Amino acid sequence: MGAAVTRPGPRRTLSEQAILDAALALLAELGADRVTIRGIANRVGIAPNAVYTYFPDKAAVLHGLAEQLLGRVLDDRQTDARRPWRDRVHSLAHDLRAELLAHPGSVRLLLDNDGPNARAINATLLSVLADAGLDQDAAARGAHLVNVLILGSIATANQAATDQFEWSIDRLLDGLSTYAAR
Amino acid sequence: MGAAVTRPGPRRTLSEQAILDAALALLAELGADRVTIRGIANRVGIAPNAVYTYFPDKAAVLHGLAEQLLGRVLDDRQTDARRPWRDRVHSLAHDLRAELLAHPGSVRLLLDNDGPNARAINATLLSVLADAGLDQDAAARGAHLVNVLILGSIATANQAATDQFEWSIDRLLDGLSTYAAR
DNA sequence: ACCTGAACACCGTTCAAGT
DNA sequence: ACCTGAACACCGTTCAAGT
Repeated sequence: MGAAVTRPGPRRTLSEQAILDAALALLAELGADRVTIRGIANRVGIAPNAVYTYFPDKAAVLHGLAEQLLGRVLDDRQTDARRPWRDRVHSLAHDLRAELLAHPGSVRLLLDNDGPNARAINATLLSVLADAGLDQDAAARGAHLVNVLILGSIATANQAATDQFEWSIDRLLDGLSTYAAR
Repeated sequence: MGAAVTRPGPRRTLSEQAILDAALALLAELGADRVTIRGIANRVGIAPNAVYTYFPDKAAVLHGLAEQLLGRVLDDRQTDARRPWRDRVHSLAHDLRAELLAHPGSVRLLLDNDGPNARAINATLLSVLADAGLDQDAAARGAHLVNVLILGSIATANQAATDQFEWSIDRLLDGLSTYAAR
């Protein structure tokens, strides 16, 4: 009975995306601190160090994972310029919040992320705030502020307090409106 | 030459505070993810598992560490009711920000903290916002919102952008003022 | 109660080798 | 290029034992 040892060598069944899918599944099922290189490798059926064939290190995997999450957020409801600007911010905030709440601990994955999807969301916010009457500089500061509020609210929320969240967004938008009308 | 082995037994030279002092030193020198049980133990000169004589687990050490940080923030400039309420919020925000920037990665230590010092800061914010004309419910939501903004701003700041920070605080306070005057 | 050494069950990452 | 096994340098935590 020759041992059925899995021998080294290419399998061609895996891809960068397969790694990220496994990482996303671990994130949804177990939370951010259980997204490990070894856990991902185990889930896709390779040795832990084989992950380094696809990504240079764990930080790169987490960066890709953050981009996966952000890619699910943007849609017509935020980009349609005919809708009222406050509605568009509320829609973006709601969708981002829903995505983050579905993935425990995912907030910190987004904090240092600056990939294409992060930029797309920021660009959308910039155009919304321009519609609100803010100049370029104020729109940039305002977009950052909205991001901070969304990420911070979820990170510090003891319970899933939707009311508090909506109220906070409205106070912030009032502050930006006041600035636009200065 | 009898081996100078350190034998087990009480030393009576250590305390809970000595552990926290070591943790704070590691935090300031190396950042939050280098605050380890083994690193603390090494710094105070005991075996890693001896730390568990003083704290039940690492989470308890980090909780104590967060309280240490918060204990340095509050002073007269925030609690003096004769000062304008906006100045008092700016002062609190500035001090908290300075404390967090001096300790890399410390923001996440505060996110799930709810000790005496955290409550004291929240109580101060509540009374400031009451002075601003907010009712009890709005003051509670507003205090949470200010906390979120401070912690979030520091967590997401790419550079040490003091201007952006001050601007954000002012937009937020404008929003709260608008609500108070409704 | 306070401490030690040894161990357990994990990490991320590197290295040498096989296909 | 893609993969394996073994190893290295870490973690937090538990257990049995010594004072």
